[in-house]
Amino acid sequence: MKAANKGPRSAARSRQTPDQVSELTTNRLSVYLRCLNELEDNGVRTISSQALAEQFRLNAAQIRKDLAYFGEFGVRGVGYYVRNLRRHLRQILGLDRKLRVAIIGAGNLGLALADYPGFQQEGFDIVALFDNQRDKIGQQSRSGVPIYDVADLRKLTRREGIKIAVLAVPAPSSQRVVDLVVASGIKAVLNFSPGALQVPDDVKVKSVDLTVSLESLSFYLARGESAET
Amino acid sequence: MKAANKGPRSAARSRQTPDQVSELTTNRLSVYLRCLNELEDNGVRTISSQALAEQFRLNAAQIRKDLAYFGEFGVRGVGYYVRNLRRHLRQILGLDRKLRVAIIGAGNLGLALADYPGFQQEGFDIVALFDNQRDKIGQQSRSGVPIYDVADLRKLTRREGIKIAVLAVPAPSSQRVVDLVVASGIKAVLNFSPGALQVPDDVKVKSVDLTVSLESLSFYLARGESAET
DNA sequence: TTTTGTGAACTAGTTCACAGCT
DNA sequence: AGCTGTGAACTAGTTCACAAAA
Repeated sequence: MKAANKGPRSAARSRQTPDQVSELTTNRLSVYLRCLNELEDNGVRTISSQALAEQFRLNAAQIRKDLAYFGEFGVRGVGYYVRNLRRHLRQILGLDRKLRVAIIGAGNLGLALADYPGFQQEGFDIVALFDNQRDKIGQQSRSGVPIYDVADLRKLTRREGIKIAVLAVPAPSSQRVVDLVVASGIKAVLNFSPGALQVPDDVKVKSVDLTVSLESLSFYLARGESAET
Repeated sequence: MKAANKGPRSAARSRQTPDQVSELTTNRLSVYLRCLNELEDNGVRTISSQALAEQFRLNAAQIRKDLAYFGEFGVRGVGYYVRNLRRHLRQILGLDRKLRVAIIGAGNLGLALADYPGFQQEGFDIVALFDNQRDKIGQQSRSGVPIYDVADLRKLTRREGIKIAVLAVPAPSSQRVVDLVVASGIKAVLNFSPGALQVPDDVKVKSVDLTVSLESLSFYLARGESAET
């Protein structure tokens, strides 16, 4: 490590992490972790940024730069030790503990997400669904996630230690519901409702806007047609 | 329009569109369209970029620049005519016709997406689900989208005029399935499976990676904890 | 006057290329 | 030799600020 680290908590292994990490970077860290999981499953012990880039169609310099942001994990002349780097990435991404997740909205989408196997995989625990429809409350998803009254969101957030909320509610209620989520003390929201949500600065929202995605594809198709001869 | 337009198809109203439009721009066009829909529903006839930006928390200069890419839709001293701009955006995004969509994978997620009301809204028609499980084929989703054998994908793509495929299949089969989709002549794919897909240059893939989204939120939570005192 | 459309300035993000470590 | 970590160069994206139009 070069002498660029004047932070109060510098250490031999992991430098002071920078104040602002771009979301593009964190997204890539998650991708790198997935690649390393696959490599470790295949018994690969060590990998260079070059090899990683080629195998997964990434950019070697970018991999190095992203990783170097958080510490010196590589060994010159060798590359990265897969198991070691994987462990570091899991720690950086906060995956070295179970994170409890609630899904708000027990409609088609909410129920599907509750049973989505990809969610359970990397340390996320879906512990509750919430809805406001009487007939749904008390039921459970196919895989057994219980459906609670959204009026009990705050209480259950505390009791269950819920840290992330996934919003799968109809567009008109989304702002009202996210206000409830914020009031419950949840600081991270994955939003599937269309449109922007207003939240305080210390709450992070990631939105998956299916309409925007589809319309963007439509644009591409429309362009293609007029561009081709 | 200033004399910057040497394209073969220039016209008074819509300039030659640029060769490469950033995906960030097309995503914003879709957002603008949604805002305009809301304004028109509320009976607003005309709006300035300034007012649009304030109302929907956007940037006025960016709105103007994004729109000016495609033509001169505004009137100086006035702003934009809501109905007119909406019409233009719909045309630019290729929404001035119905687009037929197939969903591949009739699992929880695929079935939920097939019945998702947001999809039907802006001119998208979900006409088919595909799966390879015998017991699912011949059934239909709650809202009546029929489930076909994925072996018939090519045939039905032609017969039904399917232009967009939504991939909701398990990760291990995603590359195999997208190969089928490409072979059927589909040029636009919305992918919900984790991991990158390889497709020819003339096929557009948009991916929604739920694991990456959640892990990125986890990173934010982990940072917050260590940053706070 | 108001507001667009747009060069210019600025900011963010990516890739290059190489010194320096193993 | 091989490969990382990183300044420097480059590219993309955003915001400013103002001339020109209505």
